Amino acid sequence: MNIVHFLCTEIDFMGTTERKAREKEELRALILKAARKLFVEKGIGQTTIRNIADSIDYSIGTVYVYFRDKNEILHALHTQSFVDLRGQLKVLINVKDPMERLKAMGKVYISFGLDNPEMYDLMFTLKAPMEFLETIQKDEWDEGKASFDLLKTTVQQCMDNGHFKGHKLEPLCFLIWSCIHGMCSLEIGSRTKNVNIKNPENIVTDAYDEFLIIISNL
Amino acid sequence: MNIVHFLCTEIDFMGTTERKAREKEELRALILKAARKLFVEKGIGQTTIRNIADSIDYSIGTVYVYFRDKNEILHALHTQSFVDLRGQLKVLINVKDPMERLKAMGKVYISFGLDNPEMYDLMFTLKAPMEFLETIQKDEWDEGKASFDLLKTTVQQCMDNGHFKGHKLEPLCFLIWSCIHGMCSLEIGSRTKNVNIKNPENIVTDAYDEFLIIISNL
DNA sequence: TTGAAAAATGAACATTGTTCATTTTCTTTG
DNA sequence: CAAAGAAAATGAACAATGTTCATTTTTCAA
Repeated sequence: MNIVHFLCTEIDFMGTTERKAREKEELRALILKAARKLFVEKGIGQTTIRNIADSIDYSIGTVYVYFRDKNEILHALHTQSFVDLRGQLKVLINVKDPMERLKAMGKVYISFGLDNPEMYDLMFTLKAPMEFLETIQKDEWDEGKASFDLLKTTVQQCMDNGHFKGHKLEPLCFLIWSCIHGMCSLEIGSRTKNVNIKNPENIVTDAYDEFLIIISNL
Repeated sequence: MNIVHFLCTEIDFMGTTERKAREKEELRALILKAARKLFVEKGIGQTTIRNIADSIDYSIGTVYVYFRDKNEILHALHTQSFVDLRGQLKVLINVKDPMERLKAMGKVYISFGLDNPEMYDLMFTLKAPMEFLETIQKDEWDEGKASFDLLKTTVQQCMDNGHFKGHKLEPLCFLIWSCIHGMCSLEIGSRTKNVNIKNPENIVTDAYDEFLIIISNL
């Protein structure tokens, strides 16, 4: 093999390598998209690898070429969802007043949760995708922490404006997050269980109004 | 069969029937106890019917004589756990001041959740035991509602004492419950995922302190 | 065109929930 | 006490699902 051959080979090789890598990434994304669709449609627990493979006309084995196991699929969608949530929250940097921004963040968060209950469960209540985590990345939670940091920054700015006197930043943020998450969690739970405490439609809305009154006066 | 025979038979029949019923109840309770033990030890998802049967030296089939399916076991433990929670909360009627009682209820609730994370998940985050509910009782959530009523009564008494002015009872109660539940849920979630936001040990305690400050001033 | 590397495949296995025909144990009765 | 009938217990067998891996198909540089 002379130098010309080497160069040509190298160029071709790089070209196809790139394309192959792109195609792999595309199929991976296709699998994730199909999985997400089925998860939303029929629930995570009721969706099988065979379902996912069938829905994109690939074989079971192919799914396992691109994902080590079902948990890795859940894991990837978990990360995606956090990126999505953070994306929706980041838009609110346009709201200058931090207290108004905080209120808006809560509303966006709740809408996100109640509009995508299956994904919300995947993010917060499902245990599976995180067990045996020692294997790979620990950084999928970095996205969650980034969202939490968005909250912290906003609350800090509220404090700078004289709000939340006598409160500590980190615990207060955890409390606020717990409030909002708790509402989503209980509402999603009672929806899937068809057991609503009362006012099925508006209980979260009404409770969030109470929340707004309370933090406005802090 | 004459009248004496009938009476004797009837008496014997009732005697053994009672004993049989008691034995059935005992075995049912034994299965539940074994299931709960295994659930706590190795997690609900990792516990199989075979595990449960083995642990009490009965066969798989026997478990299915006493429980229609795994969901019915989860369902029974779900109800038991709510009875347990309500029992712990009911003790607090001794606390006369409703605001103090409310604070104590939160503490008891959090301890209950963090001390029995697996059972807490079963009560609030697990979907399985409640799906296809149309089959049997809808009343297992009555226990949950009873606990919620305990909260409502206490908050109402706080209102009678001049607290929570400008707030509506039901939404406020839902908000309070969401706060406490949210803390438990997030804490349990981050524990099982070995991913803690910060101050792993005390974040809930610190956040609950913030909660106390806030509601004390309402 | 060809041969090797990459990708895709699906048969096969392991686990688990579940069923049910059979076996075992218990109870009543003659 | 013996036998029949009822109740309880059993575990082999089935179905569904996650997973593996030897084989087949496709791709692509030479």
